[in-house]
Amino acid sequence: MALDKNFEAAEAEARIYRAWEAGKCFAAGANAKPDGVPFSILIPPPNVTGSLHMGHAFNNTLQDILIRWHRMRGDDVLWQPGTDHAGIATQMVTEREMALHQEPSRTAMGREAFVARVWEQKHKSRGTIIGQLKRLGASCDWDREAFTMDGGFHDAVLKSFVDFYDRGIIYRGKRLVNWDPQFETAISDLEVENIEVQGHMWHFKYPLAGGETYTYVERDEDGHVVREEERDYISIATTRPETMLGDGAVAVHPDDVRYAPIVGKLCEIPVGPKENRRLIPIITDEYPDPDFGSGAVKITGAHDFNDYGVAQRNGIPMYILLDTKGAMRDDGLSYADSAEIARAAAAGEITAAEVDVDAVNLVPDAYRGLDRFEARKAIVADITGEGLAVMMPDEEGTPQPFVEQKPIMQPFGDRSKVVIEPMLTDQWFVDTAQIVQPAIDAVRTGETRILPEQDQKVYFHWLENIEPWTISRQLWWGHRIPVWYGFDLRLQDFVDDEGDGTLDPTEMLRFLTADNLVRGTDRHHAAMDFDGVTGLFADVIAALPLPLSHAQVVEVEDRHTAAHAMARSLAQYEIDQDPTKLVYPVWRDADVLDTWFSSGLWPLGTLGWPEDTDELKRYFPTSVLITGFDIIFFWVARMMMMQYAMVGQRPFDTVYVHALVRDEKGKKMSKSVGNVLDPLDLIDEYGADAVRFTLASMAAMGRDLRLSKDRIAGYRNFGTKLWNAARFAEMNGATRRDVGAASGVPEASAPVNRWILAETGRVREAVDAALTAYRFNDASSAAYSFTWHMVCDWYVEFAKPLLQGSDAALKTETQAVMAWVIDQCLILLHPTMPFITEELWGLLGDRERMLVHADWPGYTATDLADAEAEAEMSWVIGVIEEVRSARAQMHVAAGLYVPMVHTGLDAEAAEAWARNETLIKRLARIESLDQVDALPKGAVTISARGGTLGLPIADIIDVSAEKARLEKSLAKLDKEVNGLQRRLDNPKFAESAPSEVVEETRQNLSAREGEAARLREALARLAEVA
RNA sequence: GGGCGGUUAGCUCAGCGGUAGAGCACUACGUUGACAUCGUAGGGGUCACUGGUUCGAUCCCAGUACCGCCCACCA
Repeated sequence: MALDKNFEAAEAEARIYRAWEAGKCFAAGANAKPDGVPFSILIPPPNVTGSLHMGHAFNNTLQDILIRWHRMRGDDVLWQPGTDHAGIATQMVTEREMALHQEPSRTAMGREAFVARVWEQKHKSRGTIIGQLKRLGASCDWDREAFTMDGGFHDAVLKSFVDFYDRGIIYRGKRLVNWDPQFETAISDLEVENIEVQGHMWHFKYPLAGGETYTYVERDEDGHVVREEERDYISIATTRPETMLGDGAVAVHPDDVRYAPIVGKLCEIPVGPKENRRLIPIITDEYPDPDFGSGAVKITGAHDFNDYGVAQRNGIPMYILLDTKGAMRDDGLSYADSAEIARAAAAGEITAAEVDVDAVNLVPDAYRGLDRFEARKAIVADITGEGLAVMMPDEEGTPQPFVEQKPIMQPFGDRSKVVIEPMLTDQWFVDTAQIVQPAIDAVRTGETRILPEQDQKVYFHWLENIEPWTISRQLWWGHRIPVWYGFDLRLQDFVDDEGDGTLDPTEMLRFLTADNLVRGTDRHHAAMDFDGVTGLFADVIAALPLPLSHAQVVEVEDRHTAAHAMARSLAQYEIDQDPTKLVYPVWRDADVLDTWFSSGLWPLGTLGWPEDTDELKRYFPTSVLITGFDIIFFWVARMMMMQYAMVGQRPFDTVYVHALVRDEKGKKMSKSVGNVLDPLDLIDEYGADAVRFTLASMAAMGRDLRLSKDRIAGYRNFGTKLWNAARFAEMNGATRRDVGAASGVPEASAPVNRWILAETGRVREAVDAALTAYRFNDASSAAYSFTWHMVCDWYVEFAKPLLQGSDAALKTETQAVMAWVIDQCLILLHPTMPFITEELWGLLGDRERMLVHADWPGYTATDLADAEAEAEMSWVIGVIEEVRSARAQMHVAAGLYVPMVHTGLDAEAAEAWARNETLIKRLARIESLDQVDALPKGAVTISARGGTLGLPIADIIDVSAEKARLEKSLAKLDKEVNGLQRRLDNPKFAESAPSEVVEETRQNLSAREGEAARLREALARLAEVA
């Protein structure tokens, strides 16, 4: 059997992966020794409809390296795979797909049908990313593949939600939240990207009520009056004129003397129907900065986060102006009626809380329905037209409306890329402050370790300043909030006040509780189960007076439908007095949970919680989480908080945070820029091993990596190199594995063989040390340079004469050692390059087990150390390198064998020569070695420990070239000697430096001086020739 | 406005209190019975700048410059 010349990655990878799967090689606990300790990693679940990008490739390569390494070490390994339902992203993808195929729109098909359609989409695309992970070589336990919407996972989500609610950690309320007008849903702070854009700041006059005036005085720092005038207005700066209609007040700083005369007075919002403009109070608050703008701030509580705070503090009413799409509202009450309510609120006739913000609509007819940006233009034009813009003289002195061009930070949705609106809506929140502390403490005490350590700071900073987490989303795809509502009929008359079928009773909330959960017939789907819902309200019904206590619970779409159903049912009862026909309509909360709420439960949920499964007992807490820095807040911090909150345990021992994969110019890869490298394309072109090895070799902690194809090609070449070394071994019968001690390490007597064993021991330890410290780049580079520069460059070359020589015993020994060394390369490289190593493992012998389950070696560098052989081989290598270097510079024909002479070698050098003569002769192209009294004139000098060697080839070389060569070396040496000498001459050095450093420096100096002396002798000899 | 990171060979990056390293690129030579996806030899760096600590600084400290990232409610 002879190996092909190259490894055919495309063909072999698929075949090998199938063999691993067929052998159940990745199953949890596979290859675990009886005493194997658990080692578990949870995959960061990719979006189920996603496809593999470079970040995934990087992330999963690192995980697979650790997993394969631990599996070979005999640990009880679990790599838990799965995908995320990715609420917004998946809903978006599906809708796009539906539009593409001219299917009915989401709203046209209705919620139930749409959710079914998304499931269909999920089933269609799920295989994509899983297949791609397999192509990368990921050795997950695929039989355990999880999905964040699976029944079991859903349980974990429900249990957590209800638990949190019962503990007062989850609450519902009308709050100002970030609203995405594109997806028409609330989003959390983290999903907002603040981007600097060129904005405008307009300055408008808010006239004082009743034409009142005051003296406006402005002073400079020294108190000198720089401006003094009578004004009948207060000047306001705003970047958002369209929100003026919702102003509830104008605020100034309490210390701002400019406005002191008018505090408490009313001013008029300069927009809307002239005959019916709203008056708002001028109030004081600490928020306005007197040095910014005019120092006066309009307060629009419903559309600005700062203003929201001011409004709350001061009881200022808030008015919602925009609809869910970000257009000016066109619903609710008329402007006139709304303005009347607002007037009452401003006058203190009603409190801010009494204003029905959903009904009051302060958008004048002229602007109703306009998009927010259109409305802005129209309002600016109208105010300016009316002469209420603050004017500033331009360069020529002509007054112009004062509009500042200035960069402003504007919030954008991270997925929709549209401008986010602060909106006052009913949402569900997690009061994260209540559960954050254990997550902070865990990292502080080291119970969970975050690597690299600098990322801990980022983690702490965010957690220590954590804000409530908005967890409800107005989407259809996701875990629907397990809450049902019904009317509290105990508190209200069932009168249809409006006569239009709408009731206005207080709603009563009912939650799926832990009790309800077990009450359902099918525990896994209790939340969806109508019987479960009936159960939820059983006590409500029972408590109602006859005949209502006979009512049947029916679940309806929403509150509005429920009101109609209730009214109809009651009307019917008036007619037929039949209590069995009475219904009690209930409706479910329409919102779903933030995707990160469920992925926050990924550790527990994938392991079977809330059931007390074996997996949970064995693999939780998990060993390490490998994830990108970009989701520390989104995911890592929340997992920490949620696992602690639910089970009081850390989810991970270690969190390894990796950086971003960028393009070769250092730019972030993005589809719009078009600089995306698709890992699948790269795998096609170079093979998965090369891609993996590249990523691992660049995975220095804490720094972004720039990926270039050149680098990948280089590591593809490395694979070829390894392949050919193995091919050489196979061609030379170096496949024997029958010579060796019980440890499996072969016995060796030849120095070259003893030496390579020692080197192997060293690299084994280096690789383990690097992986233990998550230094993937160090691990790969250690294995790389050992394989290429130690084994291929030297050992294989040394072995050639031995394998082809006549010493049968030496040949056998070398075959065995080489077979073993190549095996060690395969083993050490397998975690990073699983395919090619597995292929070679199979081709190089009949094995009991595949490489994926081979034993990771346990020998240490000390076990295999051999000072004698190592010193000897370093002499041999030194001589060969010297000869090669001299030959190359003297332009001696590469293939030409030349004689060598020496003037006497010390015992050590003589023995080294004697034992390795054939090796040196072959590698240095030396014909013979003879002792001479003195090196011949013009000989090329070879400096070596323990003697002077020379190549008497004056006739074939250029003497002046040799002179130049020697002088150059000498100059370099002299520089070193000087440096060392200077250091030793400094008395403080000897005093302060550790003795071993001083000693080392002394030895170094004498060695260098010896070399220099030899070179000077050689130069002298050359001078004789010339 | 806060915080963090970076600045080392032409390029991409390791390293780190005690002779500056790798890969790629470059130059010269080479079809040596594993490998031209290769081999051998070689060129190339005042380790951003300025101070400080130290016997000794690319490495530690402070500051400066430039680059990048994260967080942040100045209308």
